[in-house]
Amino acid sequence: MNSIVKVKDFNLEQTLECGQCFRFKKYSDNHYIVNAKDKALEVKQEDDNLIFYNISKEEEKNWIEYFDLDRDYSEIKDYIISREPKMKEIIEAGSGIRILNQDFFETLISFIISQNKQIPQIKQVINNLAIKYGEELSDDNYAFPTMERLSQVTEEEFRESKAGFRAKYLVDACEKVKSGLINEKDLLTLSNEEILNELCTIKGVGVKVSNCVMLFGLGRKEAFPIDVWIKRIMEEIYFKKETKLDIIQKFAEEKFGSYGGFAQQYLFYYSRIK
DNA sequence: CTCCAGGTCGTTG
DNA sequence: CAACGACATGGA
Repeated sequence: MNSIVKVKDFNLEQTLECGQCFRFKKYSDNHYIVNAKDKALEVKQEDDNLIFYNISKEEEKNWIEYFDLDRDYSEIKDYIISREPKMKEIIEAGSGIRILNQDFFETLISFIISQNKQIPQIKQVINNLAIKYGEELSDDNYAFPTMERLSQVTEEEFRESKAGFRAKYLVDACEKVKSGLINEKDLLTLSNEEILNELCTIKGVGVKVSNCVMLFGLGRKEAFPIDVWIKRIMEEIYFKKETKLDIIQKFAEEKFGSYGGFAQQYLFYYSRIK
């Protein structure tokens, strides 16, 4: 059964293509297969209607949560612009972006892979893993592998999936999650700074990857990951010169506060399309 | 051929 | 503690 949801402040293409997730296929404009929650969901947007194909009423709830559709983004945008008028143009460019509520383990693995790679190649490696170790959901669509399965994958095998030098990092991440040393439930009880410290104990996980995991996989919408794009655009708009990461981080914290993650994603999208 | 990519690590000064 | 090269792989 199909489900139609009224949306505003939402654009499917912007939300999927803004670099926060890697597992989707495009059919045509605003018509996609989204691979998440062990499902391959066909979804299409027509104006302010978002259509989920072949799902139950129960599943509809989960997808609304996944796409963060219950949150009032008008208020978020107004707040950010009131704090920083320069953000108006940037937000308008990606005004339909929403921050997806993604799986913790999947974001951890995905953003370890993301380092020093371009987005199409990140997608490729993740897809290699899904094909090899994930459950087949439908024709040519594979679920993200379970933590149990990935824990059995060797460094050599990760290299065969083209993870390159990140292979040993992936082994370490899986090992720490499998053993319970890194545990989503426990992390959720911690402060952002404490989560950062915990995640950084994983080899190949630094400040940037940790912040991505916090923002996309642990619901910490105030996290503000700073990558080369964010650094560049922040320097261009606010600093007019080379600026150290901790200075930018502090600035973002003071300006955007609990809305840091949203601001970050508008900035990221803007800096990539212009 | 060279250079670089949603970074992080290990080594130098 | 700041700076810098290494790291796999693939595309420009």
